[in-house]
Amino acid sequence: MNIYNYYLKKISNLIKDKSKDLGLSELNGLKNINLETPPKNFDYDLSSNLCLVFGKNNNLNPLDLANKIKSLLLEKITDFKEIEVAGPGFINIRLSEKALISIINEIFNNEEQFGSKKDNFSYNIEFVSANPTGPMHIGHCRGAIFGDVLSNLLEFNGNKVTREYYINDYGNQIKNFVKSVYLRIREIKYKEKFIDEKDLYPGNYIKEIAQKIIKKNQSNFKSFEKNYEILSQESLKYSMEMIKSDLKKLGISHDSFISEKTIVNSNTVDKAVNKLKNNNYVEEGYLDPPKGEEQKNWKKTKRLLFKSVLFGDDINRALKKNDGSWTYFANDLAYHFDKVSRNYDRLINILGADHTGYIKRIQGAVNALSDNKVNLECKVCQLVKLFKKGSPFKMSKRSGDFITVSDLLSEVNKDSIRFMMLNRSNDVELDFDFDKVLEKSKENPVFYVQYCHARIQSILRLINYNLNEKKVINESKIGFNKFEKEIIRKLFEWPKIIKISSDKYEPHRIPFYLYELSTLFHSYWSKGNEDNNYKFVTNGKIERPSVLIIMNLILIVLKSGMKILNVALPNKM
RNA sequence: GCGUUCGUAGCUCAACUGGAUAGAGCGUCUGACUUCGGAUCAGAAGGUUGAGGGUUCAAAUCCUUCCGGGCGCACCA
Repeated sequence: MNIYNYYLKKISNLIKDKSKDLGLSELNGLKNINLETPPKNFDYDLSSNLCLVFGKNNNLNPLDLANKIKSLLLEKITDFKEIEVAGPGFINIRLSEKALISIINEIFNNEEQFGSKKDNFSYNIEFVSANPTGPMHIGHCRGAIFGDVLSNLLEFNGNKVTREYYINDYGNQIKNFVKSVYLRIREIKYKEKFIDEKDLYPGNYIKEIAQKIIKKNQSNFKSFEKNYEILSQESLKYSMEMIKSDLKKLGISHDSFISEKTIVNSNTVDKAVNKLKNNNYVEEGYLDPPKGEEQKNWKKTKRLLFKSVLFGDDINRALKKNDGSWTYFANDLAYHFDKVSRNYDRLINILGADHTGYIKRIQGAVNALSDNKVNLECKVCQLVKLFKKGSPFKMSKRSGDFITVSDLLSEVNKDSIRFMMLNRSNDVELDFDFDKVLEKSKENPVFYVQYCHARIQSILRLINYNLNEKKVINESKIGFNKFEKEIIRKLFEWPKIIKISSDKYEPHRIPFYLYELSTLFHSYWSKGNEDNNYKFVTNGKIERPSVLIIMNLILIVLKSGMKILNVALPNKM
């Protein structure tokens, strides 16, 4: 239950009913009024700007209006126990304990569902989509976790999510990759020296793939061309196995793998381009040479272009290469045509920072291909910088000249990686500090949140508490103290955090929130060290019911939160 | 040059998407363990939110002009 929405609705309806009495003729501002938790220093549960908004719209003094509304609310909404008018015209509301208890009981009833928006949309989220030419590197890792947690979050809200991986198994990079494998095979079989040309892949993993292929196949591998089909099939297979295995270790598994090659071979490109042609989104035209660096090989030729300018792109984009074959973009466009045809409610792509410039054309393409019915949302994950002992760090180059996910996983566990990768907004660069992530202290947010959970579990063990018992408050009066009230207010915000995170596709708010919640608990707990009245356990028992209530509530939220993040929540540490 | 994104305390970042006295962690300084997990907690200091202008009752947040950093600017993928 989102109490802000709940009470906001009550208040709005009341104001609509009583607008004449209040002297309000202009109710347009209704959508601008909000209800939220007041700033820290105010000992109230709710706060609203409504008098400021309506005061302005109706040319009334907000303070006068606030006083009128105050009496109205107190009279009509029994859940409101006290109201103060503060600052320029905010109203702060304190809920009755009865109301608090009934909200809490509702949370206990909902348990893991507490906070869920109970939506019912179908999503397709494309993420990772790393080229199958080698193992995953650190850059992919952030987007992978982001996409996975966003998926979990949307599922938590009742949606159906397809996690999709687009395999770029077509084109020159793949040819070079397969050629690299071939040359390594020749190296192993015939002691031919592997010449490290610019477009080839030298990494050790290529040797491993070569070994596997040799073992499995009788061919003498004399001819590259004759063996190409089997080579490419096998190389791609091993490459994807590597990637899938890395993803699995990170706790990620995709529901759907779509191959570029299959898209190309199925004529989808022609279909998609025809669709664009019919709607006049395509033209034959010329492109200017690219700005920035000097281009030596630039030839001005007439080419088939997608009019992405119509969708806000800088220039129109080529669909065909000079040799008449389709561009990567044309294939991708076809892939998105396929996506559109699968009728999802919403499409999301998670991209790396280096693909920012690509967004407008592909969004334009989706608009054009869906007759402007489908929007593609693109979320960009900025770079990850690795640090060790405070300075930038380059990891082993065992697998090529990049830092791989397996390297990372050999030093840091999956839970820490996941939490840390999300502990920052996706559009900000992220410093990933090895020392911090391995530390068992407050500096390591994963640990801090896990510790909060372990501590609660430990207390419950101490009193032999039965966690499976149905929780419900039967008392009509509990008498929450100020620490507990603060925690309860924080807990009430959980549905709101979920809402914002999922509406804006910003899952990083969840780790932040969990950390803050943990802080409140640790703080409350420690109060018992200086003041016996605040001790949780006396003589092996918890005597204040409020303490048990708080701990159970925190457990509910920690569990759903960490489940969304897919990070472990140990009972003991 | 164009596009995009970011700029908040000494450092790393939040700020409920326009609200009240801009908050955390680290670092610095001071304090708290004979009993519930001190792997923690309490307190202090630290800010012209890069700069200027504008919109608004209200701006870190929106608009605008600069300044600075990242990323991108192929017929690659």
